Amino acid sequence: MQDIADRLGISRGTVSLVLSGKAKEGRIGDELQNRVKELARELNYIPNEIARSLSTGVTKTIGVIVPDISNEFFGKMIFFIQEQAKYHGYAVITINTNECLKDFDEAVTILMNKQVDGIILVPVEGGNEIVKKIMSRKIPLVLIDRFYEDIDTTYIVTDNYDASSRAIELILNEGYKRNAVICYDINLFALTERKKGCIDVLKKHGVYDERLIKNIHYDNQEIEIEKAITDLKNEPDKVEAIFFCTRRIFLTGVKYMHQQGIHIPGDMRVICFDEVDAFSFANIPVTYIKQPIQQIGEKAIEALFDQIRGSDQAEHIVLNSEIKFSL
Amino acid sequence: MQDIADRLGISRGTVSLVLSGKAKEGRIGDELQNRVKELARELNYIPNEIARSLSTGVTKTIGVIVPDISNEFFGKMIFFIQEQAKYHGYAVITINTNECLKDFDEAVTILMNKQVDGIILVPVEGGNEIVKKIMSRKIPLVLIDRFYEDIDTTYIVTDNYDASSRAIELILNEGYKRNAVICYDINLFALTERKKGCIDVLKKHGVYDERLIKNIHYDNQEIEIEKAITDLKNEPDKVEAIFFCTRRIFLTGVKYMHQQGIHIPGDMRVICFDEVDAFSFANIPVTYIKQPIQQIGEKAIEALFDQIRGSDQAEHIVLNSEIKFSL
DNA sequence: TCTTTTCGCTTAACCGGTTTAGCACGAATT
DNA sequence: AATTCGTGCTAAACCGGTTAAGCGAAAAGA
Repeated sequence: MQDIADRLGISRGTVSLVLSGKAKEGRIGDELQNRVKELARELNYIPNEIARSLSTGVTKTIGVIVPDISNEFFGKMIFFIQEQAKYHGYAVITINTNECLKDFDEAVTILMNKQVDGIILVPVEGGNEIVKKIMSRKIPLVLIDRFYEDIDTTYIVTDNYDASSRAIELILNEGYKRNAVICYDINLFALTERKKGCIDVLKKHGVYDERLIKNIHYDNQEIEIEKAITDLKNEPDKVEAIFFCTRRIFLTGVKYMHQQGIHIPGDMRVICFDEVDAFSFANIPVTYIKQPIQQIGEKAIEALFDQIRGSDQAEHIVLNSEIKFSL
Repeated sequence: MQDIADRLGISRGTVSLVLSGKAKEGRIGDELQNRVKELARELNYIPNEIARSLSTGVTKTIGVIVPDISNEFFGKMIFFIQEQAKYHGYAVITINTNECLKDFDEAVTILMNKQVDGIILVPVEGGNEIVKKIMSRKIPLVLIDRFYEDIDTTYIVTDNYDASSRAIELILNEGYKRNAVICYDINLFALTERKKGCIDVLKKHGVYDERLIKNIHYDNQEIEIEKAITDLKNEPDKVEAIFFCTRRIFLTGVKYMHQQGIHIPGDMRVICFDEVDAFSFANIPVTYIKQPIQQIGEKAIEALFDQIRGSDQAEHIVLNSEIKFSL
């Protein structure tokens, strides 16, 4: 900018006004405007957004924190968030937490240091205080997929209880009575609701058996999922269906079932929370819950921009899922 | 910082020296250091990285440009890149191109505006000039997955020709003679190599039939893939196997084959370039090519940091893939 | 005792933009 | 002729850090 100003014998401020499209308000003559623009093009001038950000206090960047971007579910969600953000002229910094509190804390710190204009995040178990820290800084914030019951934030979630109970209900109606549930033992509303949705329906139908509810430690999941399945297989009173509370548990579980020669649906019926891209090419009958990923992403951006524009009331958006069948 | 300085009756520079860990070089007394640090903690001081970036010329941020982050392959790649970047104290901005040149150009512009310290990108067809633009700015750059033959950049790729020819060779040895290939008509080295690898082997074995090579327009892929499969199904001389050049073509294709009642492997054997997470739960026999995604990501970061540290020689890294079978 | 070092901290320029107040000058108004 | 107004541009402060040069006082050396 200084270079352009010098060459044209004008001031830096004038160049700035022209190049930032404020020539009208700055009352810069048309002829000079053209000369500035042309020279900028000739010199391949690239504006320094860092300087602009420092000056304006706006970075045109939002941060997104997810457990695992390589997970299809979050990958898709981020895709939609990015597309929307791009449309609004915002860039996106994504960070993975691996469901780990320490990583979550670091991620938030990084984003605050980078002065992002807003944060969309999937909260991690026990991250309540960290989320409060963000709020105390008045940084626009939207939680997605999950939320903390004790903090009044804006969130976009799906009704996990409703989806799970409808799915189990469907399975019961198909005649499968002894149904198991495999879930992480993470104390997050979204997950506990999935479990609760199943359990309540099973109880209602009088077919609930506590022993068929398996809780998995996230950090040792592969082994524990396999053990859970072995246990279920060896149940004296035959288990007829398994409800997998997440996509990842499902994939690990079904892979193991194949290895063990457990036939689907002959030996066991399966239900998966979340859709897997590849359902379409597998010829396994899976009842699954399809969350409206695109909608979640778009609503999240919408709610975030509401806040960036100044709104300060928390929005609570609960979306519904579809129960689908893979074949 | 000014606030801390005022409260302690010292200068801003001193606070900066302490908080940026340069107290030793700045010869700041131990006692004062402690007071500064403590007050910073008390006040919940958060450093403004934007200001630091402007001052130092380093943003501790890298940009990553991929065709589609929701694609499992790129999703995983980005995951590994992010983990490595995080380890080195760098944040990552990702942008999708959707294989579109305009989006690619915009993505590069955004990243340059944001003054990223380096860029890792999956090039898009025809983006040669855009890549040259980056190089002319001396911004550290690594291409992954693909590269332009006419530009001497650092790149990390796998040997697509080798992988494809080995996979086809395997299929031929299993006795499948009339083999088709479905690929995008995109003129990118990585893709043309895959096609070439197949064709050369088929020719070598004297079973090449030009009509079995199907080229798909990216923008209209679903319909064209379905048409290609219908054509192959109606071939008078029965087609025995299909080589799908990308994961996405594979998923679309196999889904359609199911709909059409084409049985795998009874009616048709399938080969997929790239692994799909869900192979493990599908009981379809798929011969597939597994690229070393983690290695690509890690090598990319490594090569990028070599450049950030000052190296200016282009590294060309070609990795090998595994041929695997899903069952 | 006088000079040289070392120590502890400050001063102020700088990074590259944005933005407000204001100056100079000609045209319009009174 | 004096005043007001509009136009076109500049000057300079500001955003929040970093950092080289420098300064006074105390310690070490001659």
